[in-house]
Amino acid sequence: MKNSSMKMRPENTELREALSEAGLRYTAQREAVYDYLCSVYTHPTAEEVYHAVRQRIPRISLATVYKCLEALVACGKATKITSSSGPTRYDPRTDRHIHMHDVRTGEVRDLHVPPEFPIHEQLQAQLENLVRQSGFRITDVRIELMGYFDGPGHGSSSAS
Amino acid sequence: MKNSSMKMRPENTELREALSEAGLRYTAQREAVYDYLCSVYTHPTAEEVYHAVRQRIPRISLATVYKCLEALVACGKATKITSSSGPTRYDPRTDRHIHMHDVRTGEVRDLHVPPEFPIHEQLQAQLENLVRQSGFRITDVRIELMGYFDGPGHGSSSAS
DNA sequence: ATCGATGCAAAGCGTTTGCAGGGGT
DNA sequence: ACCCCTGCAAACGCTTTGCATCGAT
Repeated sequence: MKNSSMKMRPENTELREALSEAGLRYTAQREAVYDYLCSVYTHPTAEEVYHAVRQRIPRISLATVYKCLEALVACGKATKITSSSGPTRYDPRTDRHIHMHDVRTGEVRDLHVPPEFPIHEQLQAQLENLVRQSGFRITDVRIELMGYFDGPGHGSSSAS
Repeated sequence: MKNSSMKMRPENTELREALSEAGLRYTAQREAVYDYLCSVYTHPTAEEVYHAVRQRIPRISLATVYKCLEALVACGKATKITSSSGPTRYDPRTDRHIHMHDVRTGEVRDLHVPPEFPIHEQLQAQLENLVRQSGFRITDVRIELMGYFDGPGHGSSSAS
């Protein structure tokens, strides 16, 4: 969206290796989808990725975008974000972190939490005993914040 | 599913009033959908509600079930549960609580947390300062646990 | 009596699939 | 050379909608 020279990592070797380890191939489409995902702070929908990546690969199809995103999830380079309304969004981060969902726009952003603040670990530790009584084994803890952004430039009305 | 005399509340006056306050009417279909929702600990999908409620109201349609569930959400008597795979599930609880998602089956159950353990409030308090820096106003905090139930009768393999 | 809710069928949306041809290994 | 991936179109599952009739207020 901003400019055309968006290389996120020193190289895309990381992606290449992740795909390879999962038995998947490295293709221009997958690279472009991944690069775009990493280049935006919003967590785009498949449709948004499609429109953006078409500037780099004009002949790419929406189906391929879906398949690429699925491949990224499969090789551990992306995760899905779902909410009660609107299509699935995709996130290039796979570590535990917190999402802020704007309930008005559907927009999702990451909350930056200082590393010395291990919220997910604390929470999981607090809950382990309770869930064990339910015969449940935790593999992931998700924290999602619903609300709205009201800083300058985010609301719908700026002047009164 | 278990037996036919499933009255959850002393009366369904609560539901009647909630619908009324939202400008919605009290109908046999809405009552049946709500009663069924309350009678099961799993959080059923619209399809599951449909099949169950047909025993009480054989002529009900799936579209009406969806509309009833939407009406329950609108009047504050139910919430939606979404996950990255599978259809939306419905929950008759509207207070903050924690869901355990079985990643193998899609099943969702509530985690029982002692009332003297205000997890959501603690968490929200911890996060308020961080989100304010992002220009975000929290209206809801959701905690979802992913994992699997492995108690007797849930796992796939019991003997080694 | 009024106006919203139901039931049916058909459409809608986001996503997945089948297949012939192209590209990565 | 092999087999996976792409691109196209068609199918898919879940959910919503349009409309005539029914029923709650």
